[in-house]
Amino acid sequence: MELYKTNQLSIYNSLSKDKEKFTPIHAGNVGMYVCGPTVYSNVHLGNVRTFMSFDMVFRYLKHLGFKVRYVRNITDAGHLENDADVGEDKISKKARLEEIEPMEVVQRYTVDFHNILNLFNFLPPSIEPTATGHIIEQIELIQTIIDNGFGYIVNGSVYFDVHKYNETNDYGILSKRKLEDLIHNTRALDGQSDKKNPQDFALWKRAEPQHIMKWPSPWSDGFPGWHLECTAMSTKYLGEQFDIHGGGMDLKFPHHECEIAQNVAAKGTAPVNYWMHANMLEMNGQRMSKSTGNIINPDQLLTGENDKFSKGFSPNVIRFFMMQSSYRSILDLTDAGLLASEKGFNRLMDAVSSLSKLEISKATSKMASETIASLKLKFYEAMNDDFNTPILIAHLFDGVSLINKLKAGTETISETDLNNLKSLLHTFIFDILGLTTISEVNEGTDKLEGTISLLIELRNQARANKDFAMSDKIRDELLAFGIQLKDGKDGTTFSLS
RNA sequence: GGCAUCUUGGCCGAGUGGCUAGGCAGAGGUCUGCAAAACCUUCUACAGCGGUUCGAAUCCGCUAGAUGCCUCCA
Repeated sequence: MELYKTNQLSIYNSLSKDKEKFTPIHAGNVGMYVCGPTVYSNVHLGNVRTFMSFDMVFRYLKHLGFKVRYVRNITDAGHLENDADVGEDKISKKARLEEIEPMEVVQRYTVDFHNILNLFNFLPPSIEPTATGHIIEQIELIQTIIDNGFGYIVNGSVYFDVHKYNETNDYGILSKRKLEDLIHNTRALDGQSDKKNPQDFALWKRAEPQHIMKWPSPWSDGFPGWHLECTAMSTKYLGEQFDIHGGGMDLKFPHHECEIAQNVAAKGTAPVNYWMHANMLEMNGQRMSKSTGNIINPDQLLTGENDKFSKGFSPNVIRFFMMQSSYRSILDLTDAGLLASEKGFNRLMDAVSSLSKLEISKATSKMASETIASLKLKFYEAMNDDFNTPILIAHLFDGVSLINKLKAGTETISETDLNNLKSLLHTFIFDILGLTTISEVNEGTDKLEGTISLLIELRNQARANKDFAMSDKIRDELLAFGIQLKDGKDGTTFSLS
């Protein structure tokens, strides 16, 4: 039987601002759409956090036995640079700067995006559609909105009539804004705009002659407005109504608000049952964002080649760090935080890898068997409660504690129970959290291992002869190279730092 | 200026009315030739003030501070 039948998942719905029991529209199937990146520059770590949150959600939904169609778009038709009419396409601006074709920019940063996500062990989405591949769908959608009376044409551009829409619908239903407040707080610039009202947003923009990314349409040679692609693609692949729509918190308004309005205007229905918003990543107390320049690219953090962190951190450590906080909380990326996570992560992985070396007993001790049963319950309970990965991790460390007791021999475990424990931990650590076993040594492993084994042997001989000057010299100098010897009961092992 | 969200121990970070979160650091211990590593045990909380309640970190109000959105952003 599928796990979702016995596990009632709750999801915090931004729409109701409350946790709700999750029931998909079609039993056993889940449609999930997540707003992907605009590929005009390298993806930064804040982007990675959002997508990682939904990667975890995708993994858990699949684990529960749902058949999930996960759609994450690539925005390769540039958004407007700003809301003024003189806005410029982001992609084409970048292309002009670098003197390359727009699609070359798109290709470069799409590849970069995929490479980064692969480093962090992301599962690929079921469909990864591009905005430029769906121009026809977007044009059709605009026509429907115009036909339904919610779009108007000015100088070859098409705008969404927010005021008209709000007469019969609630513009602000998601972001809890009131149109009148928006009117009062709009920084009205000047009368240059073609728009009837500043709150209106573009569905189609006529391109200036020098604009290089443009397509023919009934209204002008131009390009689609920036909220439109998600509506067009989510409708195409998930239907007019689907289960989950995710994205960064910063997209809630106006982007997601506009998506709802477009869908209602075109199809008469609200598109999404559960809106999920992943919170922002800060770095040293300030939000990571392209516009403020407070950003770090993943490879800079991985290699340690930056002026903000004391060393490089592995993708697993970064993933573990992110999973230690709730996807709905602001997370502050700091050196101290990463160092703490690194130690915790290593402790967890040491315990897991020692599972295969545990001694098997005939019977499982009472304490061990009770712990295993309660761990399983608590793992699911945590994840069923709006994907509470920090609580899950807290309970994983209860598992670590059990493993250490088994290792020490204070508790015993049977082969069957050991296999159960192993598979339980593997499921949650690797399949659901998406962590991987770290291979600390890669190339030249055999040679290095052989060399160190020899040194360990020499050191142990020296120790046996009470030549501590020599044994300490070997130990200390290896440490200086970043090779740490660890004396345990069953001999000496080493790790690379 | 408007609208939201947040403020937990040395640091990070869960938790929504009574029951130990967890990680890191610190302290004590086991192990060790000494260490390191590992493991065991363990201390320090709920921004301030007022209210509701038998009982509040958790609900309400006020004050202070932080952040986000209101313009492209995950």
